[in-house]
Amino acid sequence: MSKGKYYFSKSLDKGLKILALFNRETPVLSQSEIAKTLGLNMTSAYRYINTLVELGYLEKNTKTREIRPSSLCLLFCANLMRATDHLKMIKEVVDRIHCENNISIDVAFVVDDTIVHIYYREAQETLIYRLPDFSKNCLHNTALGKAYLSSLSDDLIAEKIDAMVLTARTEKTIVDKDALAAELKKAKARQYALSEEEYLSGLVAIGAPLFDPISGKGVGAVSFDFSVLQHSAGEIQTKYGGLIKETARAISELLPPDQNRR
Amino acid sequence: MSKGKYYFSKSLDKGLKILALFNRETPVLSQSEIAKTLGLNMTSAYRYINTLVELGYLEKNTKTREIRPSSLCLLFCANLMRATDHLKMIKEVVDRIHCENNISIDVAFVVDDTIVHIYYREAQETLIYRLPDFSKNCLHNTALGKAYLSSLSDDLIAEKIDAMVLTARTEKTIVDKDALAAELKKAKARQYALSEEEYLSGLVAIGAPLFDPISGKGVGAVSFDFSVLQHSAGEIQTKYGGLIKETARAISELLPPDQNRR
DNA sequence: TTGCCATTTAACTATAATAGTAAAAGTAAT
DNA sequence: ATTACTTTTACTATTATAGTTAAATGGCAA
Repeated sequence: MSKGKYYFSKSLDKGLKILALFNRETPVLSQSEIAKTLGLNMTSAYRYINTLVELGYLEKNTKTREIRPSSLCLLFCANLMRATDHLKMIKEVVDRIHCENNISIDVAFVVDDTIVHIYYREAQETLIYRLPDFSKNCLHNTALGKAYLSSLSDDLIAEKIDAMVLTARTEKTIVDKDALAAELKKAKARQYALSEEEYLSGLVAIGAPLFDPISGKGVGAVSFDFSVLQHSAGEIQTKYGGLIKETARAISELLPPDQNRR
Repeated sequence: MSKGKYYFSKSLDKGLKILALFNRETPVLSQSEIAKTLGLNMTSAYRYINTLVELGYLEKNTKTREIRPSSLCLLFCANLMRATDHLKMIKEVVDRIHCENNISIDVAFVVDDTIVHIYYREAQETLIYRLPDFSKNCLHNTALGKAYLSSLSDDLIAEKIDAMVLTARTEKTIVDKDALAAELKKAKARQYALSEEEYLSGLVAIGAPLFDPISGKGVGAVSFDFSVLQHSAGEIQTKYGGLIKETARAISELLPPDQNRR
């Protein structure tokens, strides 16, 4: 065994990779699709799928042989997600600020450059099925994304911008890398970021980064969202610049300490 | 290798069992706790935990060595849950009926005799009670549970009742097994079940079973919940007996076909 | 029906992965 | 510093898995 990887279970890795293949776009797969995608031979694919089926995480249609996650899998996920339940306290903070100021609030983490929306207050809460949603390629055109980026070191920002493809969601989206860098510099200085109709026409947002309480690393962001009809960007800054920073600080304190590793 | 289990990956099983240990009650565990709970020796525990940490599903606090699910894990779960996304369409049905009739609606699956609440929509002013996300031992005292049971074959009902412990949640809870059997027989005949303050004082509910669209097997239930102050059980039956059956039928059509196995 | 092709299962071993022992390295409390 | 405890590493015997091959199964066309 390659010596660095002595304490790593490849079988577990493969099994989880199979589960991870399922999502909204591909809720159903065949064994051969799975094997091909993951580069497994048919026997191995069969073994892992069979394991997941026997454990009840996947279901296999005996007729069509289609494979899909089962209801038990749903239970497993719901359960596991609740373990990550800083959310309850975050909710309280968000709800309070939402009620006091009547503003739409969005809280998100950033994982692998993907914005994972944890809680947004606007529609009423529901219980289980308020799933976190996620959006890719939105670090450059949302207040959340820019706020998060602004929390990183200058080197890391440069690196990220370099790797990014600045897709234009509206005609106001910043697509020039230098312009984005300048924008982030400003955001860093004033400790909050703005998005003026860069993600969606008519939507103006102000966002501030969330920091891990111990390591101080940026882990996500919180934003207030407004309609252009409500407020201009200037008004938002004077009126909510303080509050967004305050809110970000309050939420950051509630975050579970980051666990160095990875 | 014991010959029946030739196509079963023990490693995957163990890894998943580790993930499944985390929930709202125990969001954090130590390696030794995990090892003890699952009967693993420390090295194996270390190997699987390390694998999950390297893959990013778990995080380990390098100081305290506390282990907990990570944000990536959240993403993984959210993703996987969305593969089971009949829910979006179920929501639409539920929301429509909720709006048209202003009633509280609860949709749940039953997995391993556990009621898993999938979606819950509360009416404007009902008594406020918050259902746990999943509830065990509630098949006998809720409209959801009884509706589900009533969808099973008589033999299976008898078997389930036999195995159940009829815990009394209120003084109206049915604790006699014969009485429950009779109740379910009635529910089966009229195609919906009632719970009159058997789960919570002041709560009356009417529920109908959800059936797999292909196999016709019962998989869960939907219920309308009312306060005793709003309606008597009799009123509910005449007023909503038709609608609950209708609703159950509409939702059943949206369910993903069951996959024979298991 | 028959044969054909694609896909899934099963049998079978060499080889790579894991279990389990033992010992070392950390931690925390005293 | 000592003790008690937990976690990590080193080291093989054991065993689980990969991958080959072959058999079964299902779908489909002739």
